[in-house]
Amino acid sequence: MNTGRQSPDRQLTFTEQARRAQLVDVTIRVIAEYGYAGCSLQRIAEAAGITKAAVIYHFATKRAVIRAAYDTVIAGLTEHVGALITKATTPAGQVDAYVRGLIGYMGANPDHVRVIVEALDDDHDTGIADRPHSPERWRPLADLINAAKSAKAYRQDLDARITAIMLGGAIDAVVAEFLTDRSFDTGTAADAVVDMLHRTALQGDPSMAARGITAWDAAPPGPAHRP
Amino acid sequence: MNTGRQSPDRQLTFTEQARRAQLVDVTIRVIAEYGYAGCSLQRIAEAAGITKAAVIYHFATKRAVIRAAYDTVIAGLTEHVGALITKATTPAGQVDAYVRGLIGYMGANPDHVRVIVEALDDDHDTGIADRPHSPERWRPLADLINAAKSAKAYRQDLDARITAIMLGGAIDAVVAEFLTDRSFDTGTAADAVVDMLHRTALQGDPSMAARGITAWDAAPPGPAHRP
DNA sequence: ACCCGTACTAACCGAGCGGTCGGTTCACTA
DNA sequence: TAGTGAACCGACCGCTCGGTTAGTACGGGT
Repeated sequence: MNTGRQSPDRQLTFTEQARRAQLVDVTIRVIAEYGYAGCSLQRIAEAAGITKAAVIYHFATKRAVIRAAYDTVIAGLTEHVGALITKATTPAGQVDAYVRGLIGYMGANPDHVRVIVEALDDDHDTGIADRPHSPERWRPLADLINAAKSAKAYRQDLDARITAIMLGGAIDAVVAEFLTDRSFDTGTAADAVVDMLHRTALQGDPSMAARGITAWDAAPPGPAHRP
Repeated sequence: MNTGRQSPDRQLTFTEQARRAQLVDVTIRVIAEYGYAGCSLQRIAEAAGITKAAVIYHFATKRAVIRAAYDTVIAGLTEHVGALITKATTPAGQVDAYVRGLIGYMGANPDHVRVIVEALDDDHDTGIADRPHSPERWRPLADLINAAKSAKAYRQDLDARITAIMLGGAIDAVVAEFLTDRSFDTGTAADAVVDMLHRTALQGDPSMAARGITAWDAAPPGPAHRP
């Protein structure tokens, strides 16, 4: 009778697809406005213009709704950042892309931010089981930094883990600032973060970094023309 | 009959002082363990070994209990950091002190951390009214940075606000990391943050900063001996 | 004409919430 | 010894929570 998934492989009705998408959408907005704690079935329901029971009809449980919303947000984020990283041509350029990608995505999707950050320290009841707890959260960034170290772009005595943590924190802070002050320019902030990264991690003439020029851009080892 | 404040100027019984202190104490621990959302009167009461009604007898409302706990934490933090800053002899040294002070305090009082950070984005019902929302949160740090700029210790093209935000974020991240991984060395992390700050903000030979030597330490303009 | 699955609603359930209330214990004082 | 107020308990109130259940409107297939 009710829902979501009694047989896990049944395919979804057109209506059901639409409702699920709508519910995921409003849930993201509700979390953005009231936080996880204030995100009740009641509020989700009336934001969608239906009843609590109707929400439970489409998702077996409240946890499932939130879970779906969270997954949607994470998928969008990873896709955005992943695409930017793929486009980068050097290891250090990938780190830059990661930084700009994260800040850029958050700036473009403010509603998604709270869904992510508040999920990080919610042990209560959100139902998000496999969220990265802190030790793993900046692991991908640390990996990129290590790659840049191996490529001799970064100082060899740089601690990748700590650098990733600091950099990640700076990104979070920039995003948080934007959330409470929408006039905050995330573009120049991203530039500042990248600049700080360059000054901290790059080896060689730091004045180049100050001018926003990376060593590779100045002297790429391969064929040299770019449009 | 019941309390907290029916006349705002009445003085507290010995018992009342003790109970209030105990309740503030357990509330901090409850918040640290369950978060604000999981911090109910019931849990506070049984953590203190008394009844809900007894808690309300000493504090008029749940908000008041949490408020008292929050104020206590903030007072401890500001006192600790303030003392360190006062001891610093140069503007740039004060910024360093601020960074090390925050990280040091958090590392020494893990239970207090969550009380602070979770208060920042809790619009629900915590009852903390005058908590600094983000635009103001790193203002004191930005002021210190501006002072260091005026003292010509920092680059003149440094953006104090953005730098403060990034630095603050890095501090937050270091603390958060320590919270989920108690083996994380906040000491070396603090060194790394200060090093990043020096490389980013200091003008002059950055290799000095790399060796942990600030320009003032190397050549203070005043009388030169220190014990 | 009948039925059946889809998509919902209104009403309800038990648990936990913040807070109130009447009453009890007990040290101290008049 | 009687009275008083501080300090506390147990029971209760109204409310919201996530979730359940019985029932219904309706479009399409037989």
